[in-house]
Amino acid sequence: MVETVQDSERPTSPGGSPTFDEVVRVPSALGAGDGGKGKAIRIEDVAREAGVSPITVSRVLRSPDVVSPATRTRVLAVVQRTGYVSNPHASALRSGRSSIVAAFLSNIFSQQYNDAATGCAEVLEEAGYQLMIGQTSYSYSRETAAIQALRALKPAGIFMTGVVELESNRRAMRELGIPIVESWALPRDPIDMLVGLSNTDAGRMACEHLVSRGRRRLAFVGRRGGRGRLRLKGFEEKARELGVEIVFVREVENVQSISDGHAILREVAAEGSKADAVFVANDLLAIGAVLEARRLGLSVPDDLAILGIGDSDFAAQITPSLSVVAFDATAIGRRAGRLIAERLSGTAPIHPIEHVEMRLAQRQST
Amino acid sequence: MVETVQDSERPTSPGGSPTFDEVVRVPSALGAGDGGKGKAIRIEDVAREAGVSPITVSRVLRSPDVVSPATRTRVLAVVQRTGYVSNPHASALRSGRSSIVAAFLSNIFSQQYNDAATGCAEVLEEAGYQLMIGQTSYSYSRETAAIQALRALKPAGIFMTGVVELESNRRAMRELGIPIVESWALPRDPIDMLVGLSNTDAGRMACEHLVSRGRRRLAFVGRRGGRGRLRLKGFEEKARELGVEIVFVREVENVQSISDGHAILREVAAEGSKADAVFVANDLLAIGAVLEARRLGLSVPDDLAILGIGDSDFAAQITPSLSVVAFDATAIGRRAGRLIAERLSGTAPIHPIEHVEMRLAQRQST
DNA sequence: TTGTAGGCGTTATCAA
DNA sequence: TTGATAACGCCTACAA
Repeated sequence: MVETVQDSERPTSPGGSPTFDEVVRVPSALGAGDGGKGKAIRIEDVAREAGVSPITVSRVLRSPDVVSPATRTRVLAVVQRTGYVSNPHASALRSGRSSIVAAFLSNIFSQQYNDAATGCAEVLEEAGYQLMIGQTSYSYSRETAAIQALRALKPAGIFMTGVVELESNRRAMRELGIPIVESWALPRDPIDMLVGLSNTDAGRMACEHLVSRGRRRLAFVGRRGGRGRLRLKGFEEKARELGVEIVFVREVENVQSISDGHAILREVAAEGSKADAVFVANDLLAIGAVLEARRLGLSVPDDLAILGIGDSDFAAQITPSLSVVAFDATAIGRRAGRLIAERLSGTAPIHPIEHVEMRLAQRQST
Repeated sequence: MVETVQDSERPTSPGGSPTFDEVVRVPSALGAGDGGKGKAIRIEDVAREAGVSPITVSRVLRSPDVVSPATRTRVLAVVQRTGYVSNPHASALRSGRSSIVAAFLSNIFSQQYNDAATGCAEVLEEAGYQLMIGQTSYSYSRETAAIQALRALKPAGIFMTGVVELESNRRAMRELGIPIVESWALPRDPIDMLVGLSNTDAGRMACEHLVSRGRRRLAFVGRRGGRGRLRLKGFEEKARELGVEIVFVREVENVQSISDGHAILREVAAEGSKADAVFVANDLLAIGAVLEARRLGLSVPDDLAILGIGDSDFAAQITPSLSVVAFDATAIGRRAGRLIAERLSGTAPIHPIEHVEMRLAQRQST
């Protein structure tokens, strides 16, 4: 079944010039009236109004229990009324701690890392921290540069959608003395905390599943290096154990979109009617592969079984629906955020190494 | 055609305990050796080593042309060697400007706003700024609280995937005196800069397209208030102009996932064989609607034409592929980032109000 | 329980 | 072109 997509281009609006939106304008609410002040209120202003010293205001906000209830109430009232918010830069400069948590995404274009960042931001925001997004692009030099910047920024914590491989960077990060969560892999010796995923097991599960579905001539597609390499390793190990053959391996450099999966699938298909199943160890590529298979008129899973990894709404929704080694990316972010928040609030987490469960979600494609 | 999705649960690994990943450990590179220092280098250290005063180092980094070439070279060499990075907190405290750009997403769960944030981060990172993500949840109080925080944070700029409706917040933001980009709507009077999209026109285009496909009994589904309301307005206007009937309107509160579209489509379908076309003015809902239609055995577009908005890989890839009023979310973020960076670098943008083109991408669903 | 003194690291301002 | 001085707003350390 060949699917054609046709885009008809039409002008935005009849005359070519857009219609302005009549956006609703809501007049100021009663209490929000102080928005007009150009200058931010300082702790000193609050102190004066409350008839206490600045440090007392500071204490009311950081360690309320150390202040007498009467004073506290009075100060809080002024804080409320003026809408005072402490200057995070001054606070960070003096205390050496900021309320910013830095997140480093291996690939900022990937849906799953964005999901994880989203989950992390959500949890941290509740705890009064803000998430700042950076990108490492799977590159050592970028990573090193980022860590330089961190030394000065002194974030409250760090969340990485990956693990740090460069020893000097590991050491540098550890010496920041802040909570750090690595994720998406399961090393024995994380820098600090870990929300980990066994990529080796993911590969093993994938192989086991395909073999259990009666496949014997397997193919593998994944990213070169890092987690892709680990998934391949598990896949190969299991294949050896089970005595099945891996007839095709393709490692790719970079993946930006679903359509990158099209060419890859054609390679797998061209490499012969040799392979009867392929494990595509990347979420976007796998969906692209399924869609391309249909275009080529391949029957999935009869001609070729396709198994993906990660899980998205779409994997389950396309036709044929995609079987995956599934885990919940948003949950990884949330758990990381929770670990960081707990560590910062003094509640030392009991399990500094958390293990992310995977499951084999079998659908139509295998 | 009814599609069943079946998940088989399997243990992560044979013995229940996961296999640790043998993550590659890369020994420290030659030049990256300074990672070990626990304390960050200060500007004073660099100054001493270079035999100049701290302020000269500062100038070398902020306004190099004002320093003599000889001095500059000497200082830069020391900066390079020590890996000095200025302390952003101290810098922000003294100068009242930070290198952080704040992004406020209307809905942190939405793919398209994440895309926009991603595009914005990418551009800004090149210009030396970092993006910090916040969420306003379409809520006035959240928005007001966020703006309070901004007064103290003094970010370099602000990007919003939406427009601010509350007058007091508009005023407060304007008085921050920093570049602000609103987006996703096309008001006549943005706070500062705008990468705007005419939602009214989107509604008009949608209606026009459906009518041009021979439809006469239209339905509308969208978010209540804000942009949803504007899209409905355009849709209704055009329908009146063309003399076609809108037989069903459904405004929803919140959308978190594709599956929210399932129930909605059933409503539209139940509301009778009355509607022969529906404009679903939300990206996730529209995809959910198409998938659900297929499950219900509805023929799309014969029984019901479905038109969405926004554009994602998936809209084009599902079956039947989804026609949309299309625009590029990532590009909106990039353009916003560029505007902010230009304004900050003194290159005043020529067009402070940029208009985002939409086009009608006709595919199989209409 | 509250307050005083001083400095975090940088850059604006003014002077040379 | 370079430097001396002071201040950004807060919080640590110590004192009362």
